[in-house]
Amino acid sequence: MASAQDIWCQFPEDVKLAFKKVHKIKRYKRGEVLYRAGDFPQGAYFVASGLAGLTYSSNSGRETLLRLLKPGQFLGHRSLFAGEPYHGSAVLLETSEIHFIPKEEFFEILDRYPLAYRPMVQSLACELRQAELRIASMSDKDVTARVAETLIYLKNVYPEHQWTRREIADFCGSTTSTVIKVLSKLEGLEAIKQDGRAISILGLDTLLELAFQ
Amino acid sequence: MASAQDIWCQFPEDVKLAFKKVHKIKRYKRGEVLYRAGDFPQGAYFVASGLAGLTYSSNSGRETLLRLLKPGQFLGHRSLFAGEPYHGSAVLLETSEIHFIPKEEFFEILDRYPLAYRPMVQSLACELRQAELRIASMSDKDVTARVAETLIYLKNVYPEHQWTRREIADFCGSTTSTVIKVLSKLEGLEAIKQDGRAISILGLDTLLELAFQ
DNA sequence: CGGAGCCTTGAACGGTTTCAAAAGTAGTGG
DNA sequence: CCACTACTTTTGAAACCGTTCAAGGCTCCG
Repeated sequence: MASAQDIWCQFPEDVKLAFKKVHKIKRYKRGEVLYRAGDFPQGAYFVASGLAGLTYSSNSGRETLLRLLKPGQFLGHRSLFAGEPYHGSAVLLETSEIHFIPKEEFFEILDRYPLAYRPMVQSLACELRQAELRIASMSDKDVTARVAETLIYLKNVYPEHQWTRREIADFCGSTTSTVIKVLSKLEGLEAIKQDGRAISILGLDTLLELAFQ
Repeated sequence: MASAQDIWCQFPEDVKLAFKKVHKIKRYKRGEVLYRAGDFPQGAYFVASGLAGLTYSSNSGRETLLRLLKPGQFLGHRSLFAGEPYHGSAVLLETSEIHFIPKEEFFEILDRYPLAYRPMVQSLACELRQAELRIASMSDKDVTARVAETLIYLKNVYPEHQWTRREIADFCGSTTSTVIKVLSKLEGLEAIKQDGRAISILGLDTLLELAFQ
């Protein structure tokens, strides 16, 4: 799983300027919601700081963490491009600064600066690879491998975040209970160390071994 | 799961013409391979007729059907846009006519006709939704629901194709044996009818009920 | 200091896979 | 047209892995 792109720093200066002219800046706290599955997109969101997550909650009530958005990434652009309602809800996982670009201005900027397409499309393409490889992981790997893989990924995306057992479970398609059991097994293997709620990686090599067999 | 877009028919005439000028046409039979995971993309493929599949085979040997490409869809464009090697292999599931567009010409056309971006990006965006919702399905639904969902989807994508139990299993993250057992259960519920290898849907409502609970 | 949300544990349960072996079917080429 | 080969379908029993459930303790934040 390669880390996602920082789109912003790939934009030419004039594109950055154009976005800066039209975006609305707002701060959110953990747990707040940007939009909900089923809503029709009114614009695109850009994570300036903090951490956001795209989640899907099924009929049976199970939550799945579909995607993580760190600073420099867009959110809600998929629905805009597809011309569809949101398929998941956007939730803040950390205190964050979010920029909102109304959809008219969003497309207007893309039309005016076709160069702006590239980083946007590139990130969509990366996200598609990540999603498809996760499908393969889910049908192929046992929980231990999935938790190991997830730990590596999550720590890489946002090392400062205190990842909860629930978030890990929601990301790798398991349950809080099971993740807790796997974590203590990983601690036994000296691959990680748990300090209260904090999890630190001791043996990346061991984790990689477990994750990718 | 909405059906994917036919990109071709969304292109303006001049774009179609530009593609026609540079593509190389070739016919393939079932089982032949367009490219393999890890290869670096040399261009984009376009399915003119037939059916292709993007597959991933894990270290343990399990195959996963990541994506299905029917006439009117591009293939290999994701890697081009992302600037990455292929994450899966492209295999023909039916006798097919495939057009190949070398990457230089591909990007040159996009630069010349920025309008050509839209359908391309739209399809990427749809594929991302489909992939992410499959992640949620896999962690949430039991095999019966996944097989039901898969039957509906596959029959919708390419009704003429004789979907094998293995293809169904590879798509929904299960095994041939299990799919066979589920299919006979579905036949008992009069949701489908099996005639040798052929599978026909009798009760779409029953299937939908099972798939989406 | 109260309360919501997070962490933890063990035992029992249950859904899928695994395995192996046999029969069926499509496609190939002599 | 037949024989051969490779692939697909089918079945049941046993094993296994992960979830479920419930109850209790913890911790962070307002």
